[in-house]
Amino acid sequence: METITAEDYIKRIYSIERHSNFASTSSIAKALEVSDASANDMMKRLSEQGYVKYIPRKGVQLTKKGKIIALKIVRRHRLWEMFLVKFLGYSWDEIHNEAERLEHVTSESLEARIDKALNFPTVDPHGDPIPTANGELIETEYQLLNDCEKGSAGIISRVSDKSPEVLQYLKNIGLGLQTKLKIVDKISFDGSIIVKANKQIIPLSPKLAQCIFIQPVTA
Amino acid sequence: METITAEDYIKRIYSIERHSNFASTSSIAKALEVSDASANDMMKRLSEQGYVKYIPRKGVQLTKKGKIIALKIVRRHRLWEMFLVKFLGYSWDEIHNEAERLEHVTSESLEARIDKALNFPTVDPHGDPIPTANGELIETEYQLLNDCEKGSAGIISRVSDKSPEVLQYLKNIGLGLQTKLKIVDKISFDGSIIVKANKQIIPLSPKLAQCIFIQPVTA
DNA sequence: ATATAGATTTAGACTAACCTAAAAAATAAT
DNA sequence: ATTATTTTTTAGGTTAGTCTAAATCTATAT
Repeated sequence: METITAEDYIKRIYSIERHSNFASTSSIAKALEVSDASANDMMKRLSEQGYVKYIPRKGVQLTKKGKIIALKIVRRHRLWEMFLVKFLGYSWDEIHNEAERLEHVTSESLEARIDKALNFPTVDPHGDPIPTANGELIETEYQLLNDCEKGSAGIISRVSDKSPEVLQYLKNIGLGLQTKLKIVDKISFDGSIIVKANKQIIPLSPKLAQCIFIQPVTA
Repeated sequence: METITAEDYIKRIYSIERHSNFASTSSIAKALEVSDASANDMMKRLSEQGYVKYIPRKGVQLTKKGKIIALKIVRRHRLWEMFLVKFLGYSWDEIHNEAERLEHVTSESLEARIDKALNFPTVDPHGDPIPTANGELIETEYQLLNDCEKGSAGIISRVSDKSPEVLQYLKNIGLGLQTKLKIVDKISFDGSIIVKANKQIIPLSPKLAQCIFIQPVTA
């Protein structure tokens, strides 16, 4: 049985591994805001318990056992996020921290009931895919808004959930999942992107546009 | 800030105190299934932190600060129980353990939203009163089924949530909150109580009847 | 090739939980 | 009143998690 802390480590290792193959001690430490020494300690513990393969001075990789836990936690996190939005009226910028705690106290039974109550959703309120009950995760590769061409159109299909401020700002300017938009201009000198959505012209900084993923449409 | 463990201790002390003034080390240890030594340790810690008044060789009493925490946790527990029943289709015998974990990871905001979604309930699915947001608890004193007189009638208004088996059994024989019943007989030699409910004659052992609380009605 | 910077690991300590076994105090029984 | 029993406390240990500071290893740059 995993402790809450161990679950958090495993989850972070999973997300680091997705773009860097090995998760280094320091990257884990930084992500979890603990000292390198603490992260190193935990790597030994997780390795003993078979959740990670630990290669000293290199980093760790999740084992099959570790990956199952990671996906379970991610699934519960995203199901909770969806649930908080659909059943309790939360908005997408307020749910991350709540889900961060709830994910660790969710039984199989509760997970299944939430899933059913939501009619088996495939994505969370930020458009992130929800792993299935048997640990499959289907990632759709969307286009970064920055990479969309002038004149093209698309639908907002995923938004980075890294920063609540970004989510709150997008909410305020009326951009959400499924919002249809058209790239009316791209300012070359600063990278800004001007879009048209909800019949409004909205300028977006490159940093903001980097948080938005688009499903292209022809129209 | 309280740890989950400390919250559990505080909650148990609260419930012990309600019928015994002082909570002894051993009663706490037994309730939480830990050794006397562990409970004793925790009493010192909770006392240092101002949650209890610790009188060596006597026991502990919650301070005002401790009582506030206890009622907060009880409130969250009972709100969750209600929520699990109303929104996720759980039955009253399946909710205790889920709520036992959820109660510790519930923010003020989440608590308030659940409360609102349930339209501010005053009792949980077992008929136990839900403390208000500012820590008031209104206990209604019902009559124990065992103490009801032959021929009298009443409504099941509260059921002990101590044992899931009892709750499950009652559910199976069709007895629930708000079920109206009439005491048709009381068997003196073994203390059994024969009731009529839902047009059926149902015999109840004294031990079972002890779990049922009645609001008398004249009819 | 060696010095230096950067990352990683070890050493040693702390806290909150828990435990067992022994000691001390309070209560009950003769 | 003295013994026996029960309850409470202390003493000493364990584990999971955290930390700082020091040591070690790796890689880069001159």
